[in-house]
Amino acid sequence: MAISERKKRILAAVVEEYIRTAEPVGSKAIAQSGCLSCSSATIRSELAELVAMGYLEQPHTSAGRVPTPMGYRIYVNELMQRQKLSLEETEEMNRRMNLKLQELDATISDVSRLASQLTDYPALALTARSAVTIRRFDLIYVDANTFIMVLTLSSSVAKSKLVQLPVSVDQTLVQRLSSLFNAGFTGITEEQVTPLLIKSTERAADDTMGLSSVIAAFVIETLTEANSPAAFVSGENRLLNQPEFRDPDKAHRLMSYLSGGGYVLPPGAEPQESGEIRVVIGPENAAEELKDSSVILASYDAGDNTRGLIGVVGPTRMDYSAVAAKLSFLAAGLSRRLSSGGAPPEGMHNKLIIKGDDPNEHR
Amino acid sequence: MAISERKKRILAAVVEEYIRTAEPVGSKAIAQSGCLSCSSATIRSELAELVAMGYLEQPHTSAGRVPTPMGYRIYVNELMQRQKLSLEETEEMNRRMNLKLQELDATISDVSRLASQLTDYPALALTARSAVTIRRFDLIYVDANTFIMVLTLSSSVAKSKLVQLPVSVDQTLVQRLSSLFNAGFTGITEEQVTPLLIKSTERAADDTMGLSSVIAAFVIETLTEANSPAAFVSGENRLLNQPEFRDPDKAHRLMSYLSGGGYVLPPGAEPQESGEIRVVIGPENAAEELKDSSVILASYDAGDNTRGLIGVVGPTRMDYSAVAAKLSFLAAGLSRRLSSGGAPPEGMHNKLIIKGDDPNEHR
DNA sequence: TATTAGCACTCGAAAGGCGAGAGTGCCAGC
DNA sequence: GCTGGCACTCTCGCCTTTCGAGTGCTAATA
Repeated sequence: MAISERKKRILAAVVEEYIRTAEPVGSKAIAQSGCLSCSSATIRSELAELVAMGYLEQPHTSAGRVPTPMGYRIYVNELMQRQKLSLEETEEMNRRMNLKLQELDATISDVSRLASQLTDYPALALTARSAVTIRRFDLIYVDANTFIMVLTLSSSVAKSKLVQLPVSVDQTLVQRLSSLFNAGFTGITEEQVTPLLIKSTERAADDTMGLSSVIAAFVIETLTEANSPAAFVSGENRLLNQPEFRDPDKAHRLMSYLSGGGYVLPPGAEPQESGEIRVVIGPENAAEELKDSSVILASYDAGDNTRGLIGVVGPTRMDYSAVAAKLSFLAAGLSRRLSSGGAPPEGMHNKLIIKGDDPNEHR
Repeated sequence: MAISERKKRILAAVVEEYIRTAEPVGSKAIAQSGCLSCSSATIRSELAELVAMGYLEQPHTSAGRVPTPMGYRIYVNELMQRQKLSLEETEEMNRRMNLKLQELDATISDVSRLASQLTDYPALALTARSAVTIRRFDLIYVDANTFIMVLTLSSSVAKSKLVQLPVSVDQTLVQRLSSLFNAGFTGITEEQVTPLLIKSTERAADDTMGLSSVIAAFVIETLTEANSPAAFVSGENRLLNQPEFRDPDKAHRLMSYLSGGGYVLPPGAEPQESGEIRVVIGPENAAEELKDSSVILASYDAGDNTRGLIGVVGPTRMDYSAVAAKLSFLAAGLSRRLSSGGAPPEGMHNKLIIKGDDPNEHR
């Protein structure tokens, strides 16, 4: 049976009222809300049909109605109207973003913290798997026992390590290694760093001390890290604001799942284009722990052709409209700030595009 | 009035029983526990005196006794016996530490996560303020618009940044800057990086584009970061395991305080020597939010003459003895692994001491 | 035929009452 | 000074009652 226009309006009213109050919604409340011009009795019969169709349910015989996941799905797909952010809200968000991201080098943890603060729900940030390679390789000779490795990645980030040796090496070996690695290890993927390649570099450099394999190990480590999808969750404790998580055990279960950081997207739920918003409702989630929670995801352009994902987790009764609006604003702001073209700033200090290890990272 | 030996034993029994059960402790329970050879009536009169002295209190007239902060204080200072860890426990802890710290480069977040996992309480990790300086300064010329800055710190960590310029520079300027900065900016503290110094370097290098100030900004940023005490909290959600935090509001208050990361030690509570354990009980805490929680702190030697601090947060009714034992084991293990002398490993791979930017850091 | 008003009914949540039990303080006897 | 006994107190859990929101149904109405 198709859903009539009036049923849709009633469904939307139920969802919105339930989101607002977290209490089952009665026919009278809908009639009084004024968006429908019919009596509570009419609404009652419509509600009964919506229950039969599976969009609503009753916690018990004499209670109001509550949306089912199916009901939320219809709401999100068809009924929800994109909420507009007020001027104050956009200003506030811009202010916060600028505060956090002024170094033009947003760590994934910053992004998730920001999303959590702005929405007042727990948030997670994920980076997509990408195909970063080494663009340039340098070894700086410091003294007989020390050198510095510097790897410049194709994502325009520099990574470095100080290596202290228990044995002496001479400067020419370091130089030989530097140019050999720069020739052989740039532009290749992690899988292409084979034992064979390492072995041949070792031989070519006349490296009898196994330095090559140490260096190669750092190369692999760096590539692995740069390419693997990182995840970061923050604001788990904001769950406790929600009445559905007043049960400490329930809250604890979800919070420790989130802290574990093993969030997996259900198939097909990944937003494809930058700026797209996806909503995963209750049982649509892959993880058992999320079966009665919803996740709203947005994707943003993190520069260097990689996309990042921000997600917000809440009860199925979450404010989809408001969160989606905030998230898409946030994603747009991040894309603008992070993609290399953006954010024309003032002053020499800002005109430079600086990317590298963030000294603000805690360690 | 001095506390008699018997009173002490009774107090210890109350504290331990209360820690175990989280229920007010009655006279009968103590009598039956067998550690005292007197009747419940005797114990009752002793309990009444302990209440009068302020070491115990009653939630209501006909309930058992609960330790006051003063009672916990006496217990921690005088009565608690250092708990021995079982062989399995030490092995488990060693295993976990090795797992986490195999790269010999423990980030502060790893340390706090470890402490939280091992104790099953929220944990925080702090690094003490230290006096790191730049040991060596390098600029690598990449192309006319790009160079890499590499800062080697006195703590033997290398930090790097890739700088992309909107204008062209020639290689000789980069070299000049490199040697001038290496001469002028090494070995000095953050405060000594004055505008005057920057200005004179700029002039000496014939730097008309203001590169010097950009570079100096990175130097300051790096020094600030390296020297400022970093804090990291993990496992906040474990609070929910504790019966005293079954009230979601209470739990939420403390969790958001902890997530804020603004933990301040009360004066005098900082453990002075590596390995020392300090306990801060309830109202002794500086922050209002912690007034009915306790913090157990241990200090460890993080290498490079800096000390780190790990703390565990729980209700005042926390298992001081067990946590202190675990924490001191953990601190000892960290000291051993992190101070440069330690951990003789096998194989070339491990013989090298590698310090630098951790590619395992999420960003 | 769709809508509305009226009404009896249902069921959960909140409020009140009650007894059980744990624990106390006190007192008299050893 | 310690102990057993005893009356007293207070909370907790359980049960019952009440209250009210909300329903489904039916008959009247546009």
